[in-house]
Amino acid sequence: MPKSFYVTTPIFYVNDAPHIGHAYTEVAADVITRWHRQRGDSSFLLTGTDEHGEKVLRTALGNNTDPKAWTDRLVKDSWLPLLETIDVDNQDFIRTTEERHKVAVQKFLKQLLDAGHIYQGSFEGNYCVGCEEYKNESDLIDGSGEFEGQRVCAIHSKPVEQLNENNYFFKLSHFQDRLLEHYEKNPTFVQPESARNEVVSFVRSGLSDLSISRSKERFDWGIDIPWDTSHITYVWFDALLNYITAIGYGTDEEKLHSLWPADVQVVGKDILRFHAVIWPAMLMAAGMEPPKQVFGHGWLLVGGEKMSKSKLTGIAPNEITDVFGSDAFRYYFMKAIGFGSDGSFSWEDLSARYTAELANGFGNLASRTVAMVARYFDSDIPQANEYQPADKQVQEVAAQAVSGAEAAMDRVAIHEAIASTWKLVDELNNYITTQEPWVLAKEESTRERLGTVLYTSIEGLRVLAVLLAPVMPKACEKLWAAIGSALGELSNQSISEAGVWGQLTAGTKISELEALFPRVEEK
RNA sequence: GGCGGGGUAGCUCAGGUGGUUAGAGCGCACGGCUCAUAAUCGUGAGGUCGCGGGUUCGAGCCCCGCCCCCGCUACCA
Repeated sequence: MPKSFYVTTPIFYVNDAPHIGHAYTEVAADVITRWHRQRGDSSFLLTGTDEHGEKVLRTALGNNTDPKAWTDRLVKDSWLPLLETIDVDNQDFIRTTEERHKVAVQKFLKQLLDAGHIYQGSFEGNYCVGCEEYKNESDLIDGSGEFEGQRVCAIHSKPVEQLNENNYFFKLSHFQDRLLEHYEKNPTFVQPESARNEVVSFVRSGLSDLSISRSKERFDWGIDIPWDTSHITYVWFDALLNYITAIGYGTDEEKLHSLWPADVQVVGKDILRFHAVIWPAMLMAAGMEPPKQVFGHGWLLVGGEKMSKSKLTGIAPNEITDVFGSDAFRYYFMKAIGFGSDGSFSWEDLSARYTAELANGFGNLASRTVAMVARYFDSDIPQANEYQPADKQVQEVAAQAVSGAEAAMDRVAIHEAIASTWKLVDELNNYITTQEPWVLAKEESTRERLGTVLYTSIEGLRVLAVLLAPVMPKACEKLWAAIGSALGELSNQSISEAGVWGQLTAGTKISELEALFPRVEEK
């Protein structure tokens, strides 16, 4: 079984409703996965939900329900619908509460225990009784009044207690050197470069062992430690394992090897450390390969600030898709933001790009081309005759658009891939204006030339439909249905071959095309 | 404080190893065209490249100092 290109998203913590930040991650991973599939490889996208942990438990109880019912409802009402909203084509969806996950996590834990990577120790932390949880040093502030001189919980302003808990620890510290060596030997393991720097400097500063269990005395919403059922597994340890429990770890070695190691694990930069430090160390401990790449994308900024619910800048994805559609959502976030950088979102920018680039650029190009073939050739794809320099230039730009996009995607530079493709959109609009097919149509003597010009234009559209399919699947399917269905399914058109000129056959009927990106009236 | 990223046209951003008049898209102004979603094409205006020094024949790119913004500095997920 040949290895598939395996892409993952983080599994989303189900405490909240999805916002465009979650959707952004999903779309990026989906575009990467679809791209590799369109290129002719087999590819696999995994996403899912992270459902254990104290916060989920507490939220559920706060809503007068139990955690299972609570997460069931959120998954069904919020998270699965999100994938529909933004048109994500995932091959699997894992929930950490599923039996297949629990069983595999326990197997993994046992494997690490047997290999000597887990030991029992005591965890000492600053426990806030008010919050009912351990606090980081950074969550504490200097006390005042009766607590002058003490460190207190920032929320409750009361001193925290030093509590000891007997926990199981993962010997993370033992992997410090191997991790550094791995970063050294695999410069693109963590991307972008800035993320890599942070990770390397973090590991260089020294790693402590990781407490990977929690006593049930505190809460019990999690996966039992297999050899000690008075403890459950620390949520992150459980969550990270989804990337292999979903694909057969412990149950289906063949499937596991057909996918692992993952090719790209897309994560937000806030959870980079878990994925670029703890996760590979866990895998090393189990004798498995780390993923080939962990890519940390940036924040979406609204009004110059990181989006947040409390500041009312959290935007639900369907607020955007209801107006502009899923393709525009996908296009906008992939094109307007350098993948890996932070990016500012604004309705004005979205609207402007939709109008200028999608409606007036790509959409109108498709309209004018299809309309002229219909009008001047009764919807038969015309014969191309002798190619002139202008026609050859279109062919060249098309080939460059393909190779440029492929090179960019190999670096996971999604925005550059789209920019490379867009050169063909601009070239074609320019070409049509310059060649003036409407003038050629007036004289019978220039009819052959007219055919060549329109053939060239529609072939260009064919290339665009293939190249843009991973980003805008719906619009490209529509376009393909109008101009390319005689060549077979759009999904079978390989990106690598897309730049080969002359695939559409003269005489083939094309069909009507509704506006791909209808104008959105000003609100 | 330490480490990392960034401060370039009104806006969003490009600008390998320093080299002719600093670029793109959008927006704006003017002109052309009419196939098309009042779409398209062309031309133009617009910048002391955060501030101050320095190296160099020559610096947005190198060095020093300073100012501002952002991220990381671990076990809430």
